[in-house]
Amino acid sequence: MKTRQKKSADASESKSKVKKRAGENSGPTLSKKLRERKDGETSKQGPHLKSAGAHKRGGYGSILHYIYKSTLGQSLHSKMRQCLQEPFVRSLSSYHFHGATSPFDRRITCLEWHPTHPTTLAVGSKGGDIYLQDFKVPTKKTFLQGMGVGDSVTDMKFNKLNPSQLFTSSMGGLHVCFCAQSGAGDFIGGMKFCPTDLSKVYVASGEGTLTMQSFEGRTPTVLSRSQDCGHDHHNVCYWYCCVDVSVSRQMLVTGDNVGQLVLLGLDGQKIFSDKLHKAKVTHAEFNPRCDWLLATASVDHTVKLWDLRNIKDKKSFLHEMPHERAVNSAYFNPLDCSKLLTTDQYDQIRIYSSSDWSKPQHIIQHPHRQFQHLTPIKATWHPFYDLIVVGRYPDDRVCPGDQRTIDIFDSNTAELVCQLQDPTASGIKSINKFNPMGDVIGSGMGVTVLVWDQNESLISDRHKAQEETSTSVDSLRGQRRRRQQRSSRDRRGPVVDAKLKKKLASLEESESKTKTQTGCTKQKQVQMRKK
DNA sequence: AGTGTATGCTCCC
DNA sequence: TGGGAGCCCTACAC
Repeated sequence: MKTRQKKSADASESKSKVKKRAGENSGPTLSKKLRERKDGETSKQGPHLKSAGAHKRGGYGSILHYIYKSTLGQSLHSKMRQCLQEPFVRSLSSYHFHGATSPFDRRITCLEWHPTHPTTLAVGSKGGDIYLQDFKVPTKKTFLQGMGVGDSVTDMKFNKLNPSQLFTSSMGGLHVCFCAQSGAGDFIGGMKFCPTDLSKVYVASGEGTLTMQSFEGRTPTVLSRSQDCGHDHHNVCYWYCCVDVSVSRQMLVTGDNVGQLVLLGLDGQKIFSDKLHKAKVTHAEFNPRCDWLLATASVDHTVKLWDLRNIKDKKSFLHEMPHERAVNSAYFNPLDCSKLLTTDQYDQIRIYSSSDWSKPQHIIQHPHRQFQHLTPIKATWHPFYDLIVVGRYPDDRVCPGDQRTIDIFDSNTAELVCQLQDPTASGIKSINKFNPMGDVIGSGMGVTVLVWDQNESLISDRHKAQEETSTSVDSLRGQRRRRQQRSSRDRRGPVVDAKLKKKLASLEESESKTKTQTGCTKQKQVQMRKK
């Protein structure tokens, strides 16, 4: 089979090959079923989709036409946007791996871009830690230590009073207290920036709390805490797995590991709580445009839509979307909030549209199966184009010969339009999100945060990258030492990919070498650079 | 290079 | 509806 060939192509896979593979995937592997569905939809969707197709030929030319029409007072934003999507997709082929940080000793479980600062992102880890960084300014970083503390050790809160201090000096110092309490999971299940105060985040934690934490050193506020179970080896049997905020509703949603959904006021006051799912609630999200509409995803193989004005019990859902497997996420598209993107735990990415919630508009076959020791893979939207990003976990049963790429699909056609890959970042990228500007992708790969964009940063910013990496490795060492003391089973070290380290080291040695690095990156850099 | 370890999910009783 | 055996098969430290 062609498998072999593809595997050997790995590092130096040429751009044409990438493109070809994109074609392959959207073609034969996606099966006739899909294409038939696509055709059906086109007619259903009418002019909207057709125009997207028509502009493929028009390309840039038609943009001027729409700008002109727009100046005449016609509202044509969506068409203009579609025109711009095509050049954007083309520009994606020149995206490459920009830099990496490994701030944690446990794998990354969630990633959130800062809503207004396009180069700042926050990541949460399996160990309960949160790290805020500006990838352009490596010195701008804040580390929030995972609580891992029970009620009795309230003193530990001082840790958070000065996060920057904590990051540099407290790593080796505060170890003792953590051991006893740190249960198996104080992991960050979900995280959301507080829309009214971007220095804060709402955090759902595996230790059973929903908190509001501050990057400016204020004491975290516990908004909700699950019951202490009093068992020997852990503190809680129930913990929150996700969060979302609605400013207009003045409400938070969270769901727990057994299917309970909780609605809270912003002050933590409980508004509603009931077991709405039969198993873990993996995701809960308010529709930003229609604030009474709530989507929940669950390990019970369903995604459900709820009307918050009329939510009573598990039977009061508006719509149920059964899936073949457990579901990791259900995201409304940020642009008009009329679509829902779901990712299951095996090989389906679905796109539902508000015009008919009863069946998906598209089912994209895509390997991303569940594995116990991997952060669940979730497909996410581009902030304003009809595109989605998702990490691939190759599976020969689904699609033989795959690489561990980051895939970008057109959500209207279900076509794979681009794949990102770099030999120095060889792991599975479970989490991938575009920043709010839509021009950078942040990824979580094991313990490492990766950033992908068009800048030649491993070259021009290599010192920064180097500094960033070594800084985090150092801090991680301190952290690791501390953790080793606190628990022998909770040891894990933060390390960037060995190849990446080597690469950074060699960059340090010789400046002149810069343009000849790694196949994939280089080949992508050859591509034109817009902007 | 080889081993150990890490709070997922499913299925069956 | 709860508990536990069995299985999914990565990424890290030592």
